[in-house]
Amino acid sequence: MISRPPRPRDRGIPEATVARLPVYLRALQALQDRGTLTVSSEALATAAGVNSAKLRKDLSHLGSYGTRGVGYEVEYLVYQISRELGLTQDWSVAIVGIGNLGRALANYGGFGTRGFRIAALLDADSTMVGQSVAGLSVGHIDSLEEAVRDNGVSIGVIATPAGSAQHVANRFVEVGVASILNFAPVVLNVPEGVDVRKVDLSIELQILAFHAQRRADGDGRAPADRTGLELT
Amino acid sequence: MISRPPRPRDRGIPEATVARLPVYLRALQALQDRGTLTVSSEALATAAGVNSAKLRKDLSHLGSYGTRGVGYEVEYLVYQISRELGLTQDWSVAIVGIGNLGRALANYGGFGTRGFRIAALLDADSTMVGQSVAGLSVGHIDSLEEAVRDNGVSIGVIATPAGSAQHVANRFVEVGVASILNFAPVVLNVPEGVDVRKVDLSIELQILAFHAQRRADGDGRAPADRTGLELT
DNA sequence: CCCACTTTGTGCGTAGTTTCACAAGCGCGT
DNA sequence: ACGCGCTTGTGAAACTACGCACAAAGTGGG
Repeated sequence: MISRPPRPRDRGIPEATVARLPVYLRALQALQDRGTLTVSSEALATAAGVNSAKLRKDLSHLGSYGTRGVGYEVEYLVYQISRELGLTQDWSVAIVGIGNLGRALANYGGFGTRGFRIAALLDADSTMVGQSVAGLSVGHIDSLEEAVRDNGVSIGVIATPAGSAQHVANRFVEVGVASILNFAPVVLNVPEGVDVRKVDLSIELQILAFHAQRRADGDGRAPADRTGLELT
Repeated sequence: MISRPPRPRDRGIPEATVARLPVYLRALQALQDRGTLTVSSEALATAAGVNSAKLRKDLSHLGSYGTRGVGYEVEYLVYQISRELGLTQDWSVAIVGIGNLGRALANYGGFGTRGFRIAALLDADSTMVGQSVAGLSVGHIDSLEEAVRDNGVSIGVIATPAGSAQHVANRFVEVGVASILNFAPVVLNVPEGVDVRKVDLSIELQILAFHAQRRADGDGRAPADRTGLELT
């Protein structure tokens, strides 16, 4: 394992690129459904909402999968991106917290576009346990370890209230789940090597509000505020 | 109030900073609830999950609101960040698409932590119209313009299936809503000046899968795949 | 009043990301 | 076979973000 001469798959795909690959993949699958066989970086970039140079550089990190003068073969590129993202294998997902959001996630078909299988639903509320949601029976959080082991769960989704999220995260880590998607509005503390991604609805709204305010400030129509108190 | 010589509020707050301000704000509010009066950049950074130099640099973009040797006054900093984010005014939000996700959003209390008010729920499905969700009566999508005008809606949330999302976005833009939060798995096309943020559950899962696969590749336990076909 | 200690604000080197612009490669028509 | 036109892949420049490390500025004790 000295060198690695003809290996384009450098193992070092930039994070920013990784975050865009799923977008490209979706655009490609849409093209595939429409029967398109080949696509240029320009066309795909437009469909994905990025500029074509960025798209080409992103794809170049996976290898040289295009044909100059022609473009990319849709099916082949779908396969390559899927493989890079790890979607050629199946991932089992456990959702903890079967409130409104947890239920919405469980029922969200788009998940399993390919590669993801919701394997277990868990909640701490015993009145919830045993209910059927999205065709699965809700289990008690205490059976987490069992559920994870029996189903080979490797991705955990936290859809609990903020107060329980850290606790659930700890449980996930204990039973060996090293990928966590967190919907609770808290910063999770996890050991090195555990990967947490956060989806936070109110943060997104606040970012929108910031830009909206910017826009309004510049315009004539300023919105109510504008106190201007200085309190040095 | 002649010029503005000592105005640190440069108008040029980096996007990366803006995205973190809501996190700081939440950490500060937690401290405030606990009665803390003052906090150091080190402590706040830990609570927010970032490093302290980054925190200080972020805050320095808003102005010089700390005291050397002491730290930041919690209440004052809450106010400053809130103001910067535009949360000292109220924002009205309309949610379109009252499926599982839309309902979850409508019921999500955390939204209105401060500053956001859900003002209208709309759906295209006439069997949905008239139902009461989260204390609001669901209206028909055709009444969007009326709902926006009557409630001063300036932020639109799209929680429809992918197929309808672009259409809804167009309607929002037409009636003057220039901030859109999109949960549908599509790239929206909007005119210049309209701000779209995307929240995409399956993209997040795919990013997790990518890193999980990385981890597994390095480890002894390699997962199934590994075909190694080269097809030059 | 001065000194030791704490903590902010920031200059600066580094790393990562985006964009431009163009050479290299490929297909097709002649 | 050849050349024309199209499209990729990629150096290099420009921009953005990160984090160290330290001077500046404030507190409190003696």
